[in-house]
Amino acid sequence: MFPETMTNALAYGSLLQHINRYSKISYEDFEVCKQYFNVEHYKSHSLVVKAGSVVTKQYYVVQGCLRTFLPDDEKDREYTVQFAVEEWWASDFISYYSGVPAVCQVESLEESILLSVQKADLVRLYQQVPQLESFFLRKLENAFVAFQKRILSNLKDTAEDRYEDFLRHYPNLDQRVKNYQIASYLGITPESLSRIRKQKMK
Amino acid sequence: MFPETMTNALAYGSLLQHINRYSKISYEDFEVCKQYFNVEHYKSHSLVVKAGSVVTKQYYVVQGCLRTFLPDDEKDREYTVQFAVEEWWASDFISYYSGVPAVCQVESLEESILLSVQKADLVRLYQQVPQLESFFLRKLENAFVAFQKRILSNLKDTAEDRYEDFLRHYPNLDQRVKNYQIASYLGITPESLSRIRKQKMK
DNA sequence: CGCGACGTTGATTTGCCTCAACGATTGTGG
DNA sequence: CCACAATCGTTGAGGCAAATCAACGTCGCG
Repeated sequence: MFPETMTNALAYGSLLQHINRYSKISYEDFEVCKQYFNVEHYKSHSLVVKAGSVVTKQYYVVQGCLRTFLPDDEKDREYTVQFAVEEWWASDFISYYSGVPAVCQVESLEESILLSVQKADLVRLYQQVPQLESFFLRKLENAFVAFQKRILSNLKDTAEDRYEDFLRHYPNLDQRVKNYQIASYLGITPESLSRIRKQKMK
Repeated sequence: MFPETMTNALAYGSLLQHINRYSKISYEDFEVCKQYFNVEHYKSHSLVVKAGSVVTKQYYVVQGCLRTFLPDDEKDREYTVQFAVEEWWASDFISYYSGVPAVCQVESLEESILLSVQKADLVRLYQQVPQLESFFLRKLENAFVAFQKRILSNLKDTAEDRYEDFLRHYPNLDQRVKNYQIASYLGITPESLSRIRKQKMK
C-alpha cells in the first residue's frame, strides 16, 4: 500500500481532474477546495451511510465501488438506487437534499477510497470559488436527466433492454458487483436476470 | 374572460406567491424578474413543446394542466413523464438541460395560462437577483428527489400502490386527466388501471 | 474442511398484457 | 339541438413474462 500522503495526493488529483472536465479551476482555487474534502477509507462490505440519521455529506469515489440501496426488512429484500464507481458521486440524496432521516444506505462493495464533503461546507466553498457552484449544479442537472431517462426506460423497455442499458451505463460493472445487486437495480429477481443472461449467449 | 392586463396581473401574482414560498424576494427584485417571464395561452389539446428541436424554455403553470410524455409511434403508445398543474413547472427537461433535441412533448390538457422563461435569460436574471438562483436550485433538488422516489416506487411497489402514490402526489388530478394518461404514467395499460380502480371500490 | 452465500435451473403460479367486444361519454356537423 | 361518429372506460377470455418456490452445484472464506 502507498503511504498515507501518497494516496491522499492521488485522491485529490483525481478530484481535480474530474472537476476540470466540467469547469476549469485554478491551482489556487483547488487548494481552497481541498480543505473541505476529507479522504475516507472503507472496507469491502462496510456501510458508508446508515439508515436512520440525516445525511450531511456526499462522497466522491476515488477508487472502489459504492451502492445506494433501500433495504426492505419485511420482504427481506433490497432495492438498488444507483452504483458509483471511480469518478462518480454517491450519497442518500433524498436525505441529503430534503433533510429527512435516511431510509437508504450506502455500502462499499470493495475496498474504497472516497472524498467526502459536508453540505454546509459547500455553501462556504461556493462563496470562495463560484465555479464550483456551477460544477455542482451541472452535476445535479446531469443526475436529474439520468433519473428521468431511467424512469422512461422503466416505462417503455423490457427487462432485457434495461439490462443492456445497465451494461452501457456502467461499463464493466457487471464483473464487479453481485448479480442479485444488478437484479435489484433493474427491478427483477436474480433468477430472471440469470435467465436473461443465458438468453443473451447465442 | 378577464381583459388581457387583468389575467397577466393574476399570472405574475401567482408566480410571486409561489417564489415567496421558497425564498423571500423584494418587490423591486420581482419587477426585474417579471421582465423575463412571458404569459402564454394554450388551448386544450395543443402542444406546448414539440419533439424535434432543442427546448430552451421552461414553463410555470398559472392555470390549467400540462403533461410531458414520450410518444412511441411504432408501438402506437405514449409514456407520461409527469403532469403539471397550478404552481408546477414543466418542460422537456432532458432537452432543456442536456441541449439535445426533444424526444418528449408537452401538451396542454386544458385551457392553460403559462409563464415561460428562457434558459439564457435565467443566467442574466441570476446575476441581477441572486435569490432566484437559490430558488431554481431548490426546485431542481426537489424534482431530483421526487424522481428518485418514483424510481424506488417502481422497484418496490405494485401497480395499485403506485396508483395510490399518484393520487397522493397529484391531489384530485384523476378527475382532470384521462385514465389512459394516468395508466401511461404508472406504466400499466388502461385496462389494468380500470381493474385496479374497480378493486379499490369495496 | 465445511458452512454459508451465490448463481443457476426447473416447475408452477400470478400479475399484467393483449385482443376483442360492448356501453358510456364526448364532440361535431348537419 | 339532435344524430352520429369517435373516443374512452369497462369487462371478459386467453396468453405471456416474470415471480415464486424449491433443488442443486459452485465458490470463497473462516
